[in-house]
Amino acid sequence: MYVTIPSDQTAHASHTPLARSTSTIAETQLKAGSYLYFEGDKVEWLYQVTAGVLRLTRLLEDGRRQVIAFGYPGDVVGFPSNGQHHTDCDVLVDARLQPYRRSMLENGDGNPTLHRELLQAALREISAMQDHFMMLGRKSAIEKVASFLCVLTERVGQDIGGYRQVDLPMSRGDIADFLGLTTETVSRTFTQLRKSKIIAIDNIHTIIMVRPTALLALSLGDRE
Amino acid sequence: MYVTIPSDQTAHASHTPLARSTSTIAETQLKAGSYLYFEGDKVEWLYQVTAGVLRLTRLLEDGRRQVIAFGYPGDVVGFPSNGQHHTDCDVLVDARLQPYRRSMLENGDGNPTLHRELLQAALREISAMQDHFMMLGRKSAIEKVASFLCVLTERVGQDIGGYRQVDLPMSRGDIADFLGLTTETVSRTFTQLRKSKIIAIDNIHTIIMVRPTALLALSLGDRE
DNA sequence: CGGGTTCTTGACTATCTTCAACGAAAGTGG
DNA sequence: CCACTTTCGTTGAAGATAGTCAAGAACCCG
Repeated sequence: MYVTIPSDQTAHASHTPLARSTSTIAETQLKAGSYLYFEGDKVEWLYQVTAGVLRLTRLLEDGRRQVIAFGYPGDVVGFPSNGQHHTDCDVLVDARLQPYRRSMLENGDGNPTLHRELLQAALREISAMQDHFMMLGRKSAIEKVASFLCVLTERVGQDIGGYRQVDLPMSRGDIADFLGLTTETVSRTFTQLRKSKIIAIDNIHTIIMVRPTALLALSLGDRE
Repeated sequence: MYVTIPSDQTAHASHTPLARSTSTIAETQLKAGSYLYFEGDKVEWLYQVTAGVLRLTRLLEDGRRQVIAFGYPGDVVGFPSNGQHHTDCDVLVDARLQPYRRSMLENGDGNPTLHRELLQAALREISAMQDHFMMLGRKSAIEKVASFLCVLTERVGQDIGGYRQVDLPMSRGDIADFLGLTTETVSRTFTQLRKSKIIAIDNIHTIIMVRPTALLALSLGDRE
């Protein structure tokens, strides 16, 4: 999931497993903290997230990190390039995953519907990544954080007590590495949004949208 | 083409047309300045570049622009998402393009080899975009420009007079919008590289690599 | 040659980062 | 369950990197 602009096409991706094969492999359960694969690993499987949250990351030799995406229910992760994984992938929130053989993507393996679905997931991925380029290359810190909150709320927010709220299972550092900022800047931006009463911070990992419209405006570049 | 880190997998992509169908459509010729498609257009065709250079861009309402990629020979452009194009695409240098029906990607249309090739191109695209995230999110101006020059030289550089050189058909503004910088910063960074005798600028659009190793080191984050 | 665009350079500014300190939260072991 | 340790988040002050604004130079095209 590329948390980018609020109109993100991926926001409404299916949350139910893709077309079932007669030879469907059972769902896998994974605990938070465990790794699904590492950069350089040979790709054997793709996974569709059916519950929980994944984190896809890349590292530079000197330790700089980029969070490539968060994997939410509906997302497919593990697309190969030259047969290999190009990110690390670990579990942020206990997850259930539906595995699909790599061959299912690459030659259909006798299930054209599933083949198509996996291809469409890859194409959605490309489009979502293009949106994210704009985010990383051209948006200010506050626009980035506002966009992030808007998209995440749209996709996995819940209505509680008349307000819409969203759970952030990832750390401030993860958000920073996703948006191309530092933890300090992310933290300061949250504080700024809280002080201007656009959001409320229930606990560190739960954000309440107090003025969603204002947040949306900020995400689109309106000056505060 | 995502001009990112020098070891970019896409650097050695095929420069010859993909597997030929019996019903291959003739190559198209397009003049510099013409548009291939616009954001929102229905996707009918994918195109493999066989000569020339394309530019893929996205715009924000307020005019901010992100160059998503440059399309060099070997690259495939025009992958659909929800059946639509998600960038504009225009021609920087007179181009020859091999069109493939969208259905060739999406269901193979009786040519499994071509179907596979197009899918592999899409998967390479995803991987290359992941590299570019690191570039946009985590690299400094000089690292970005150095990486850009290294990759472009590796891919389309020529050996002339004992030195390797590369042609930059795009404007400084294009480079800036690709790297998430301003024209001024790109220009200043070129000047800085020229003054430290790492590159020479033959004319505005032709860069000579004087100390390629130093440039590579800079691209990887070594302090000057 | 002339006019418009693109590129470069300078001075100044803003934004974001860095470094540092502190407080809150979460994990660990007795 | 509590004390201890460690990690994570927030905040402040200072600094650096890249952006903005403005002017002039180089380049391109008819």
